[in-house]
Amino acid sequence: MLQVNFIRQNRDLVIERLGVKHFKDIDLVDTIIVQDDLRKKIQSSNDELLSRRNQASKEIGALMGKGLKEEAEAKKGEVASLKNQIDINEQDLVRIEAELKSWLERIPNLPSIKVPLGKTPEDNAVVKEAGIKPVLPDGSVPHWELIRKYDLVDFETGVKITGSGFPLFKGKGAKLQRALIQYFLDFNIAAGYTEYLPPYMVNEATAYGTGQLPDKEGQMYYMPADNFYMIPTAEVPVTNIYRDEIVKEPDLPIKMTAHSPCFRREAGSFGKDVRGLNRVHQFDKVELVQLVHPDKSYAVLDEMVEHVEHLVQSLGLPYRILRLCGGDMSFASALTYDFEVYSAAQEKWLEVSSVSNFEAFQTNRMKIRFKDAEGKMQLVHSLNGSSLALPRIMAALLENNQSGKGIILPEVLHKYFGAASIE
RNA sequence: GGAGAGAUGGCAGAGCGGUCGAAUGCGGCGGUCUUGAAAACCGUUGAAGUGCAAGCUUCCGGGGGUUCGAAUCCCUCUCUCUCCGCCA
Repeated sequence: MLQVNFIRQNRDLVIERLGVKHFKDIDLVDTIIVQDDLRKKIQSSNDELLSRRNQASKEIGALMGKGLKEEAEAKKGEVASLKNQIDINEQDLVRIEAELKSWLERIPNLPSIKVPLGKTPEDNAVVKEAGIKPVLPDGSVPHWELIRKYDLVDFETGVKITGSGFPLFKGKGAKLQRALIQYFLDFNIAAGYTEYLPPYMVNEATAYGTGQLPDKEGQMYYMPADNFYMIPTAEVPVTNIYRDEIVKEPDLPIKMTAHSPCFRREAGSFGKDVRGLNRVHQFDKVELVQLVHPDKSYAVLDEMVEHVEHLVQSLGLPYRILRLCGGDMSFASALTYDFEVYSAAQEKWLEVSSVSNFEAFQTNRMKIRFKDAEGKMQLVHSLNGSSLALPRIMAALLENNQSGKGIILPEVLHKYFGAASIE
């Protein structure tokens, strides 16, 4: 959520930047400013009345103390008439503030100046492409066939137990998942991130904090009996660890990592894109979250991109890094880099990570602040990134490394997997 | 699931319906002392809105009520803790 004062002071810039995100309801910006003016006006006139009421009440107390009953009664009448106006003002204020908030919540974060113009994924800027696309041997097949061949995932039984999109990992498939999780976590911990293992269900306030609510509740699984949501990513519980907290400036940056399953309803996707592990309702992911000083967030974004890049490189997968265009970015992000790995048998790029700077958009909702050197309260900036999403990494590893002698695993996984290949 | 207790500032913990944004302790910050540190002592130390500022207003888990006036009384919701039951 943007701050009203920021919108007020930067009206033209806000409108221009929202255009980059193809935000339709531009009039909302001025509506918000007008509403905030109204809020201030009523607020200050009401404060005036409250002040008079408080004063009169004190006087009544004093009169009563002296036993001057009649004068006290006269004062009471005075207060009663103030009260009427106060009641009206307060009802107005409640309404006005609620409207203001709901409008503010509809304004997406402003895209950074580095965001490319454009509407669709085709407009994303490829900032880097690296690694060598493997030349696959004859008879190479996509990962869903390799999965069957080596008995790594039992999709049919997943359907039987739960439904489509809930893969049942099995044998070496399950072990490879575990190996990847371990490896990713260790890699992140070595870079100074603190490991967390968060709850997989969150309450409303938490889902609101990272921007899943309101509006995106349809993307999450919901447990009505307890009013909990299944997390779509560890970002949600982990970023909320510091909700409503004032952190100490020297404690920044706060670097956190967590593995969790992720649950996504992803309504309405069918067809070849959802074959195998490309798109599922439940998958595992290791996530990075940082809370940083506002002056540092773009340097930290670069650092996180580099960190994820090293991780992808260490797996020997061909990859590319995209800077998302205004139309393809998420609501809350100011700048996002996506990582895609090339899955050679499908001949497709698969998104395996998304690294974003949210600036103060999330922390304004969550009120995560610090007191700066001058003693002024400031919002910290939040960032997050995947490192990495598991099923698609597995798909690419299987497809790219298939050979007559089985799936040859990258070196870094050997000690975690306990073998150099899947045969 | 049953029974009880509680929710106050960074933490701990007081708080007759008015003088309470809130005692006290710890912690934090500044200072005195010291070669330096510790100890001791002195001072200071919540957030939000509004305003150039002085100031004014709001906030003692959330919501509602009583009252001229509520941290304090009433209702309600949520959460936490303790005991019992059940359970990985």
